[in-house]
Amino acid sequence: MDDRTTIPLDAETKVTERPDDHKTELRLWLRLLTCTTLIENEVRRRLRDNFDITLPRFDLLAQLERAPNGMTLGELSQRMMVSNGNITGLVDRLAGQGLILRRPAPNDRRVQIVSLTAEGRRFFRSMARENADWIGQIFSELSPGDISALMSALAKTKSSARKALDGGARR
Amino acid sequence: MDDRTTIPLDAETKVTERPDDHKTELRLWLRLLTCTTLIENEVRRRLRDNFDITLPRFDLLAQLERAPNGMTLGELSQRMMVSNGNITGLVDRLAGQGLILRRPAPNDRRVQIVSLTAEGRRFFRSMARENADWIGQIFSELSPGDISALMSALAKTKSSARKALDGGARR
DNA sequence: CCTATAAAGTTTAGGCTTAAAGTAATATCC
DNA sequence: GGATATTACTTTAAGCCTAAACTTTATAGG
Repeated sequence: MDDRTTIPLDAETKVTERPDDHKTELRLWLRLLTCTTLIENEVRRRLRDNFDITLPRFDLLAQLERAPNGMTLGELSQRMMVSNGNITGLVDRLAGQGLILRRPAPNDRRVQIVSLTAEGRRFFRSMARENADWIGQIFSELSPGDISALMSALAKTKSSARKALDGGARR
Repeated sequence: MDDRTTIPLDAETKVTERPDDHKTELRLWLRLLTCTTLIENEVRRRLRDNFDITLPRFDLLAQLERAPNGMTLGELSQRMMVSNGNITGLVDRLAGQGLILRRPAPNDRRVQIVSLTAEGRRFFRSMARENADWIGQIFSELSPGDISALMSALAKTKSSARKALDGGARR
């Protein structure tokens, strides 16, 4: 399964590790990514098969469901961690489906406010219920202790990552 | 921050929770996804700014670096958890850049084998070194104990998810 | 006021990604 | 050996996503 022993080694490709090769962190990152992708692909597939909708659209509806007064495109962009231009297209398509409504803000003519239509809310709720069941299945072998351990470890990771982002990059 | 109390409730939208609403699992999934996306976006940005390359291309090169004899497109597709058609395009572009080589398999004329060129290997290694440093930074506030806890929790999650996938869906 | 700057969205060009349909080669079964 | 099925990969159409350039509107400073 591991090809390491078959790699021919010469003087240049040294086996001796660098003092800080961050090997465990790399393995952790890989595992985190694999795990997330695995689940994400499955959620995507079920949304498509059962509701004929994409994950980004579902996510956008989920954001709106928690904002009774609607949200601006900019807020959506921030919360969903995607670009402004991306939101423009998503909102276009969802509005075309009649699931959301887009209206200008009263005070600022640059701003657009989007909110769920009655149909959008109904549709989202039926999806959300099934989605919760799928997620429950996927995590079903984790004990409550496992879950809370994972929660706090991820919280720590998030804060560590944010600190590295703010400090390390020129922003 | 939580708008729950402002939503008007009638007899139909009950507040009393369903016996199995999987609320904690949902929160866990959300946190997992947020955390991964945060890191992934940062890695993407740094790869672009520093090496003018995309994450999918970097990932493909990483797969090839571990396979001294090259890999078939099908193997790449499986390992990277993306579709076949996706790999076709990625390989086209990377071959166009001169970073990988694509040759027909000797025994089976359906099969294409791709492998790193010397330039591809050199380029990948220089990127990989910096990438490891970034990942190290990002996880730098986690203790060794945190890391191993996260590793094992993710392993458990992965196995739980796989079981739910194989069983729950018709596959 | 009026100019400069910033902010909210949109557009554009290009890459990533998928599902589904298609092509060519191989394997299987009688 | 010839029909059938499977496998490996490619193509196509459509959606997702980004960075960068752009338009329109609002805000600040003089």
